[in-house]
Amino acid sequence: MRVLQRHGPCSRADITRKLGVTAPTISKAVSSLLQGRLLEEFDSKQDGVGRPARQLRLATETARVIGLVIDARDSHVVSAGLDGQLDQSSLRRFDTPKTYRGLISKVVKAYEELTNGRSVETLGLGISMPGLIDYRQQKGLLSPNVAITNGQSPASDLTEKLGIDCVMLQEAHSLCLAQHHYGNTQSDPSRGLDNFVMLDIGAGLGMGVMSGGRVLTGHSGLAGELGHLRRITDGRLCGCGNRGCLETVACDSALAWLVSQRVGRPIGIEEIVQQVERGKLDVESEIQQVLPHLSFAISAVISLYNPSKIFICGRMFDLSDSLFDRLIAETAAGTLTPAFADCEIVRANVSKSQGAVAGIIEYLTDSLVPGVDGLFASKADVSSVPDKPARM
Amino acid sequence: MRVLQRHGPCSRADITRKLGVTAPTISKAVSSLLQGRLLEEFDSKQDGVGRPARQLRLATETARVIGLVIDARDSHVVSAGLDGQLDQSSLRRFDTPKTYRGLISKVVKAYEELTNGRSVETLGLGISMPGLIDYRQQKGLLSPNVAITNGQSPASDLTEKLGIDCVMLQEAHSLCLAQHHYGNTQSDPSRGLDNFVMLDIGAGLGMGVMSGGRVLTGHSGLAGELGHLRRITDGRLCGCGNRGCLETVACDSALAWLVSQRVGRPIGIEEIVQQVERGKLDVESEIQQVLPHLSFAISAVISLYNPSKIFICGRMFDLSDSLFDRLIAETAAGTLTPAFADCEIVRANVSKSQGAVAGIIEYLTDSLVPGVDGLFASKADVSSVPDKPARM
DNA sequence: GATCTTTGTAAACTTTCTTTACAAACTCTG
DNA sequence: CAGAGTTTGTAAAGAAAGTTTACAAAGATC
Repeated sequence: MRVLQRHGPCSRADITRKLGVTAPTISKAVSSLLQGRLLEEFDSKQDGVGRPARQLRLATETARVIGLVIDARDSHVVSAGLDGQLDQSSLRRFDTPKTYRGLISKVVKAYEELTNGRSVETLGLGISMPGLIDYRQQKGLLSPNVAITNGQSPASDLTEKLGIDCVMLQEAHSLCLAQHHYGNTQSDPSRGLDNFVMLDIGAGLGMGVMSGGRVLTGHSGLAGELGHLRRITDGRLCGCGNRGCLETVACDSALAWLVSQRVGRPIGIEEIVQQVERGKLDVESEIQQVLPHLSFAISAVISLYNPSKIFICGRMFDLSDSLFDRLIAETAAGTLTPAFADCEIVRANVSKSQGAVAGIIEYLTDSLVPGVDGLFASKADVSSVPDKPARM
Repeated sequence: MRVLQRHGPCSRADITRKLGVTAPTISKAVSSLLQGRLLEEFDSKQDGVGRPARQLRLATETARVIGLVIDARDSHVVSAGLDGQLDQSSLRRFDTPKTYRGLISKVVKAYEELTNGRSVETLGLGISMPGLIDYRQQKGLLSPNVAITNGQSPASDLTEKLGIDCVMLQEAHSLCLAQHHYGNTQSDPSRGLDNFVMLDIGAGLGMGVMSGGRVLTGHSGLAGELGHLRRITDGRLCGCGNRGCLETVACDSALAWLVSQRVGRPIGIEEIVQQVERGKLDVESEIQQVLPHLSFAISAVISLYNPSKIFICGRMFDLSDSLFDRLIAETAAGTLTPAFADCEIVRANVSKSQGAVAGIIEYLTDSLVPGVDGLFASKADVSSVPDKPARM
């Protein structure tokens, strides 16, 4: 599965070469995965000497998964193959309901729309949502922007209603997984990177950390809350209840807030980008306020996680071509040199939908391997094994 | 091995119960470990019905390891059993030499002193040293306080000279490992904790992060450099070359520096503690300067790593009984609530020597398991396996 | 001293992967 | 266009590692 995820469709013989295990073993594993509808065979006439290979790929015709993205304003549901390829025609977008029950029933309805017509099996649903999520209890804890999920567990509720596996991911973590699996172009070596950081500087300052091939979750899944580092003494009130969090000064919304203050009316980042593109607005002074904070954030990330790459999601870089380079230059100046030299900083190009889908696929794949429990596998632990009756 | 590390000496039958694998399997594994001098048998008359068990423990009579701690002023070498128990009588302390060659030859001499007399086998040597260490290249990168190791690899050099396995660890990482293996008292449940952070606020602000049972290293081993977050605009010059790093304002030395400024002469933390104990000095005003920065540091750690426990090493808490509690109270006020509630903050009680020893033992133990490579095992990676010739 | 309980090991069986062997399916070439 | 050459995929036998079963060893209990 991992080989196919990373290298795309290939034959049994290709997997044998990549993995270093022998052909009969692969053959048996593949046949059970074919039976489990996780893989499918297809023909492709590619010339070459010898017997032509039967190509294998992650199931897209015989099985699918669904991604659910919950956001402040609207949410959406989209179907995808196990290769993570989204089917844009299946996209169902709706305003995020005002109640949790409303949300669940909306999702159930959308799910039925997507699946009823089709005969393919749906294997699971991945959920990307903002805020703090307790992974141990699988429960939303605190989400300033989507308060209806606080204390709720959409994953378990949907598992019950839909009868399929559902997993819940913090949105930045989901982006992180998406980058890991589907990042950049087919040939980009960054796919499968083991130490990188995903920064989402959109509505807030979200971060996902891939460290040693695993998403960093911490004890309960609350790790990576870069946005809630205290930055400004007695600054603006943050959704978390404290004041002056980095999130209040170093993201798209922080920029938008500053601009709103000046123009005297609420204005979103989208509108700002459009106005600036048309030359109707100049936000240089606000950028100069936000940039140092953003640079601090990146600098902190480099010192703390020593990633080989940082991916940044943010609309504000569409304001000017040079903005991204300015940010990097400013970061370089105040960052631990060896760690900065180790790190490449680029813009991200994955979506939360891909993340939600990547989450459920990762879950399904992990659950194939006995001993690896849960979405973000943790090292097998001696003390976690309860005393078993002796067998002698 | 892991069971013995975590639960202390026990019989084969005990391991069978703890691990859930059957007795013959354990029996075979143990006999090969006995042969490899990693375990040893001993008798202990504990009554109870049935045949008495032959107790097993990590080798201390038949094999030993050595820990080397390199510090700014002095360094030391100490011998220990594979259970991590240090032999204080074997401690050899010396001033850290002014040259790298001097250091190596000092260590070689001390090693020979420790081993020549004894007949037991020495299995390896662990090194704890400050500064930035590149784990991929196994090389010291930048150590403001022990500049002689910059660009050098004591681990490979000592491996060559001594003919035994040597590993190099950043000192905070070593403390982290020590806490993991030997933390607190025998019965303390924190031993074997999987998500915790070790903060060393002594000479600098060092941090080791245990996440999911592994030490967080990042891409090259430079992760966890909390001390080099920029904190003060145009602050004091830090050893890393930048200005106003957190390390310059939030550790024992920062406090000592502030006091030195006031009293008009250089004064170290040791002397300060002594003077304060005797009532000859009052450093409340300096504490008030340092505390908010320290509180920021802990707050950041909680938000970023979501540990279940934070261990703090620092001499300054000996200044007053209430200082530690004040720090925690101040931290509580400005930290993400759910993550703070998740986290217990305590003082550490492990030493760098234990860390160095824990490092080499971890290395030796890991190298028993095929497929796990290196000190801080990273997830097996598909793409890291080079294409092998097909075997069909 | 016979019985009971627990420990540790030997022998046979099971599972899983590997090695070996071979049939299938295509290209290449004389 | 038939045979040689290549590569693919699977079947069958062999090796490694664990499990089940059986049993001897060593002491406590009655």
